Amino acid sequence: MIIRTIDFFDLKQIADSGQCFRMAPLIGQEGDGFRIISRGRLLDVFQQKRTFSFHCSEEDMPYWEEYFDLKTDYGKIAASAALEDTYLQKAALFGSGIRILRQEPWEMIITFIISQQKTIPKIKESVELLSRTYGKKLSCAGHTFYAFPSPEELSSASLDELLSLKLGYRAKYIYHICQDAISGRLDLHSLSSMDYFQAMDYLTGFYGIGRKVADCICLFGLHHINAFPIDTWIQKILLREYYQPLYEAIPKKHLYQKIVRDHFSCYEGFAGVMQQYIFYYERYSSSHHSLL
DNA sequence: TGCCAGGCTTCAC
DNA sequence: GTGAAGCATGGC
Repeated sequence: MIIRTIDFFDLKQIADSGQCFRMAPLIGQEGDGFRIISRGRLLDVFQQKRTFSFHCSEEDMPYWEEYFDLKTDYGKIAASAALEDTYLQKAALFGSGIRILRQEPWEMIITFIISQQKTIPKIKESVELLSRTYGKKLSCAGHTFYAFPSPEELSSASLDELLSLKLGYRAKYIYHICQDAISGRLDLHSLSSMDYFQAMDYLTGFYGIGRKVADCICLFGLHHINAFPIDTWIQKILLREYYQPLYEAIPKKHLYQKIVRDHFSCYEGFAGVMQQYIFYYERYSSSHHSLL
């Protein structure tokens, strides 16, 4: 077990920020604990204020430091919220323990294709079911768990099998992109070497991936933290907090991107972190108690 | 029952 | 190019 003191790092905030669907709370332990599955690894980690206990070996620790992006100064990012933007100030303070995880691109592609028109609890269910059905069964320190299925493993699923997993109209998207991954039309290796704009062009060329899903893949899977996904929650925030009469003339299709340009381009290079702050703050505020 | 959910594709105009 | 309809499934 490895003990570390880390600032601007809060497991529960990250778990509730909607970027990761394989963080499960561990009950009956001291502090906030979570079990995390990533790239075929399992980690139990506990938090008491600024103190963290990572249940892993020394040689595995660099992987998790990278995964949690612990070398980036999120205090500096949270403090960079514009003074006149009182809403963002509140959101950044409230969610200052959020970090942008470095998750596997393939897992993010499938996960965020699934995410469309689903609630976060239902996304978690689908990801877990896909992993149990097609992923490798592994064990670590006496715990068995299922890795997220590789392109090869997931491509063994027929369209009918995917439909039986309650994926609805997303099943054909997943089936299609698995075939693309096997054929080489989707090249995950070259995707990882693209910059943000190249990756957006590339990803939106695939069936079932639009702008919002591509932005989520860029932000959470490729660590292009300038990406600013605009979903229904963000749209609601933008209209309520940042709308100006001059926007009346903007076509609806480009309205939200325009508002983001006007109010968030000053955070060039890390706007996606600001996006996470307001997303988390909005969802927490609207639930008042627990995040579903 | 009707509406919405971390949207996307298709199809009129 | 823009906007609306249709899409699966489940929860409130």
